[in-house]
Amino acid sequence: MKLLYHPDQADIHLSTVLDALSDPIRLLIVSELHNVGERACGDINVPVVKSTASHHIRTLRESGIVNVRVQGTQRLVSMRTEDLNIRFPGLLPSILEAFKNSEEKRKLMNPQ
Amino acid sequence: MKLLYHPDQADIHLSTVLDALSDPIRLLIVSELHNVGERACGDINVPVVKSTASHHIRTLRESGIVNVRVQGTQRLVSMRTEDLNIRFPGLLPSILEAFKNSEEKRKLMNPQ
DNA sequence: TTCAAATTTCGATTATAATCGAACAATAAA
DNA sequence: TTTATTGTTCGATTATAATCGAAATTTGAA
Repeated sequence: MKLLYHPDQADIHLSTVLDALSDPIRLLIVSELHNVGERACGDINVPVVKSTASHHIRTLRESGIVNVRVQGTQRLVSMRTEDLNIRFPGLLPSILEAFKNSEEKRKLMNPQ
Repeated sequence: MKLLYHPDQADIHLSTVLDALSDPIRLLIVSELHNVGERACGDINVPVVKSTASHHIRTLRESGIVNVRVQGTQRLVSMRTEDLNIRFPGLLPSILEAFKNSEEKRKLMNPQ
């Protein structure tokens, strides 16, 4: 059983979080997790191969944005909403709202 | 007279803004501009050489975060607060507030 | 027209990151 | 114990970015 690194709430840093959320694919993952709650890695709908998705989920986990727990062969991913709201009040809601109507989202959902 | 590119309000994109603000030096610049209003490039207090500062200011300008106007030999830089608040309500205030007590700020102001 | 001040651009270096496919690892089920 | 499922790691490629010092540019002043 592998143990997965998650930073403590106090070790979640602003620039790291902003960097993690500056990637459209990761914004899409965060948006989906926010809407549906917990999801297995493979059930998150993203337009990249699984190894790339794995990399993005790791980035989100190591920056403190998501929690990952192991259940059988699956990894269940969920937002660390509470920790983020305590650490950076208002940040996540404003980003989620902005992403809803963003060109980033449109482009990812309407592949040419 | 050189003309400086500034994106229209509608062309300011979320991921670009988050990426621009994920750099601690640029967070410091934005924080200072927010506090003091307009500033000449050279009067912005940052722990990097002028060519690097120039690069960061350009990144902020091209992402739509700051406005730069020419006055004599100086370039006066200021926040596009209004445009950002319309485009991404609540985003900038939450980032500025988070930066105030951040480790990023502490490290930049307390050089070892 | 020459000089000084403010800032940008250029070239080089170093580092980091997104992406993919293939191989690997862990677990559950047959 | 073999097999299928789920996800990670590895290696390679390609791209982007932060940084600096030196040279160039722009403008105002002497």
